[in-house]
Amino acid sequence: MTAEPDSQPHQKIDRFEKERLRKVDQLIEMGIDPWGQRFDGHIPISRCRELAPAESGQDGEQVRAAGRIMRRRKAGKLRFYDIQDATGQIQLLVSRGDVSDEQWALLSALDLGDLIGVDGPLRLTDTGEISIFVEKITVLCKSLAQPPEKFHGAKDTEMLLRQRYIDLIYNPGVVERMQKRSRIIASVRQTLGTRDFLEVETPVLHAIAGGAAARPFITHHNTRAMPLFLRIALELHLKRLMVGGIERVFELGRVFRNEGIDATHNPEFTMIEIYQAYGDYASMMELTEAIVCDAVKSISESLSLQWCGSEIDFTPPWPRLKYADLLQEHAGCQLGDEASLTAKARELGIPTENVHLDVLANELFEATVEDKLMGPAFVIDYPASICPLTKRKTDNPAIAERFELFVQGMELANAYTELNDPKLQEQLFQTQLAGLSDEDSMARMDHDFVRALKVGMPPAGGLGIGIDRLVMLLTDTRTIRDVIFFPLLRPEGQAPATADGANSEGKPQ
RNA sequence: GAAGGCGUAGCUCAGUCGGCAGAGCAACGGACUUUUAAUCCGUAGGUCGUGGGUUCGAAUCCCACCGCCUUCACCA
Repeated sequence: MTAEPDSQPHQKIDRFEKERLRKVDQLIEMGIDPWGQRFDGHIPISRCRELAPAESGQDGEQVRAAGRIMRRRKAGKLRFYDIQDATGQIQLLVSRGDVSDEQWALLSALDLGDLIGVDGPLRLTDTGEISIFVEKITVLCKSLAQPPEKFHGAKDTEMLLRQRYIDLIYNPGVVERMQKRSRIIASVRQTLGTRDFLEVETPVLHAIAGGAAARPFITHHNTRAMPLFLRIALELHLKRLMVGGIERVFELGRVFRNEGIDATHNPEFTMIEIYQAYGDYASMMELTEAIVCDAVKSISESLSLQWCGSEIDFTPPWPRLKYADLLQEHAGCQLGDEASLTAKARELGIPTENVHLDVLANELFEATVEDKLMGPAFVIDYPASICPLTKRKTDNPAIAERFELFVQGMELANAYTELNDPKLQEQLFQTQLAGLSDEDSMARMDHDFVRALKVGMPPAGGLGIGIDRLVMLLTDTRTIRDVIFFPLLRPEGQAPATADGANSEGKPQ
């Protein structure tokens, strides 16, 4: 092969990184560690602001703070820096007269994005800005990356998702949203804790991916030479624990569904499932109201919240709307009435050949009703045939004691009076409804689960809540990827991933 | 999986009919002791997502591919 001088893709030289590396060397020459060391005794910037004096001219407390340089301004032998930590921002004022020659020289090696620590008294500037009048600067970490534009910030969606740390640093509200997520989850745990529910952890790797209708991710255990599935639900293990005498139990964890990605779906998401022995779906409605209202109160004064321009009033009790009534109202069909169901389905272009009437009804329900449920509202009493894990109504075996909670057209929770009849469960696992593929069906035979039911599971209510969606609704967030730090993205760049998972992404050798 | 939109300097964005690649911020050099999107003078910075094609000439037109977004399908 002829060697062509330009055939090698030459490494792109980032002139900003080059410049900053020059400053790293400059710091090393000054005897300063560019990457910093333990830094004790600093206080949060929000606290600094509280400690500031009321008027300019007054001397405030001597403080030590640490943060990232967000902006800077020069005015001759005065330098202003705005630094940011997890609690806020504060201005630094460095005056040539207040610092040593070495410290003044150090300023020339500082850049936007660097992490520094400072010591000095709190004072107000002439314009009244709370400032730390710096006496000493400690370099805590040099940044080699050029930050986004100081006024417009970072806006490119792809960059914000791939480099969420940029989003976190430079876009106000991102950290706050995730802090609310944390408070919401803590609130859910507390609501359940005060009601004596036991939090447990069950396997993520399942031999049978049951408990919901979804395509699973498939993986493989090498030494056991067995296929495994990532869990699509928490249900069947938690019910086994109820058989074992744990009467109030819940698990909050990640589940995985190999489906499409959009504003309300990410392949891995966080779900909570809760089971209460000797309850039913009605008791789960009350529990749902308590969990959600407590969560709202954990982040808001009011039970009424704004969401994407709409107002959601969470004040309980929420309406209980019957599935059949809603279908009648919005689709003009009656459950089990072939004529009206197929007529409406044809009108909407939904295939009717070889489809169980209840499956058809449910497709009509999803097409005509769900978007209109602004809620919060419980849809109750589903057709039993599409609920293979649910107890039937005593007076009407065609109806299952199931509810789904809808808010803003989004399904937020799903709950049953749990089926505990092992023979009926076994039978339902074997029944595939016409029009549903194996993948689409919740009915997936799990002999071990049936064996557990034979030991005796108490009558119970069970409830599942989509945590990410709950956080979306409570934080005025339109897409699920903004309540998840690192949503799934395709790999970056042209180089395809190799079999051992290595890629061209400048990994350390 | 389908359709539509987007991809230009580190960032935010212009770029007209196909005719020399632009601005602001950031960077670099300089002035300035109360600034806060500081100001002023100067300098440098580009694989126009990638690869083809049409053309005398392509950021611009055509084709394919990659990535992100939106809507739809699947799903919670």
